[in-house]
Amino acid sequence: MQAPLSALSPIEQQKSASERVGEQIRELIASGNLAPGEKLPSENELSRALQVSRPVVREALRGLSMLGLVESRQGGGCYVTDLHVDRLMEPLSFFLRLNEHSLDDLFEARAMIDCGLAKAAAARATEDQKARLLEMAKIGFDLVDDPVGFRVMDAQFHSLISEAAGNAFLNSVAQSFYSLAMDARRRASAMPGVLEQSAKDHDAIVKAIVAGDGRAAAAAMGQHVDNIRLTTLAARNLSEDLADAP
Amino acid sequence: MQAPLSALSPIEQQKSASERVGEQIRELIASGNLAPGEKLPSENELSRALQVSRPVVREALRGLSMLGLVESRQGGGCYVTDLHVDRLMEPLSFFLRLNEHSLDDLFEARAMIDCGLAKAAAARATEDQKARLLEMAKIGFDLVDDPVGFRVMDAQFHSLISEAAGNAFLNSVAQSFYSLAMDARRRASAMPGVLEQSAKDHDAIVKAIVAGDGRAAAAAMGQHVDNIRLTTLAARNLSEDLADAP
DNA sequence: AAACTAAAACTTGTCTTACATGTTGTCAAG
DNA sequence: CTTGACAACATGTAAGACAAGTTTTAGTTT
Repeated sequence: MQAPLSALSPIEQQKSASERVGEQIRELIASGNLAPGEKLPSENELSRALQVSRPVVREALRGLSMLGLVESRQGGGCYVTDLHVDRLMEPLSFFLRLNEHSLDDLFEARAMIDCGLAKAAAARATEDQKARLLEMAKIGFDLVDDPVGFRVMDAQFHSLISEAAGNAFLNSVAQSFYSLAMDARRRASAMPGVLEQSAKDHDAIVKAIVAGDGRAAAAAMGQHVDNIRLTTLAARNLSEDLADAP
Repeated sequence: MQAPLSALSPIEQQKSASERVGEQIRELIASGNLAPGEKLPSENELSRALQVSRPVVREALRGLSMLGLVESRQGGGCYVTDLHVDRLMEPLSFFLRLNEHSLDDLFEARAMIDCGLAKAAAARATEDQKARLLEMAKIGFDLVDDPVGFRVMDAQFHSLISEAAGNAFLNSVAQSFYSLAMDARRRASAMPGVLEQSAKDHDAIVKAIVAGDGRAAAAAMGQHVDNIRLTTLAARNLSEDLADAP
């Protein structure tokens, strides 16, 4: 009779030296012994102190650097980053890009997230942010004949609302979704009337946020996302028809 | 008069070679050109192909390894991991304990996403999914004295609701947030009365979903997330107090 | 012929050395 | 006090060497 292999656990594989070094430094940061902005000892000092070679220390630091925990400047030393959530959030964006999803799902998700963001922004936006939003909404009407310029403004507009909502997690998700939808969006912004509608939508959203009316802001954002969805899908079908019968 | 330094943007600092290499490989993984479980070329081949030295390749691979994207086995080569959520979120969850603010943000985000998921699940859940949800809600009451078993069931419960909602994007986001909160959650599930409350919450959520009542499902889920938030923060503060005055 | 074994080839892990490139601090000249 | 050059230092990159582990191959044995 064969023993049940599922019951066996793999041999405790000892981690490599660079991983152990990385964990030690990470622990120093997590425990607060290394504060944000603080300078780490030089690679030579670390290698002497930990009794490993410099490449080992370098690999560990490079790993922490990719995690967004430290930043190395050539000739200037290695520093702990500000440890803001946004900086550490990159794995989430990567994961969202990983699996392919349908456009319908994307718009449903955006509707949910962006409505929540608008609602939160209405409650928390600072006076400065409100002023910038008003400015952007006004500029939008001047850019209806400039698709490229409008898209740049549009990205800043949504980014500013995310920022005003003050939630790093939702902000990260919203940015990822926005950039995912951008590809499909590019074709739609060339269609007549689309940018005019978006400018009006932006105006309504900003008015609600400035007024501090969360429900109205969420409703206006929901309408906006739905308008975008319709025109984006229409543009996609149009280009597909062109591809089928050129 | 001093010039406004805020108007200046830092010089475009070119990234180091190892970072560029790491990004290239990461793109290969994100785009699917390197599938999960697939073996990467050897370090020597990579260094020749990319025309950089082997240490550069090694540092890049070590960084990706810390991000959970690849795994190196001495003598055996370097392989793309399974890219499961938990693996990719692990480096993030480790730093959630840094500041309480991020935990608050995380729960706010979860409330938003999970409420939307519950609402969608109420509208779209199949009969089979409803039956499994009812089963889980019932089992939950039997597991109130088994924290480990309850957590396993809880993960399946939330995963099933995400699945029933039928939106791949929101599913990804919800899973990420769930695994992020797991670390902090573990301590809370040992507190008396917590699991009983969760079992009751689950029951209410399931009843609403089975009844097809989206509003009630969202409300019940909102209440559930809020309960979790309170107990998690309480458990966190408790362990902090113990650390301060042992 | 099939299966086991041992050697060879290959791959990652670590160390050492060297030099290039950039930053920081010192110090003297203006 | 500011400016500029210089020296000391830190990180970035390259190359070579050996250790330790795995995979493949070839050979031998049954």
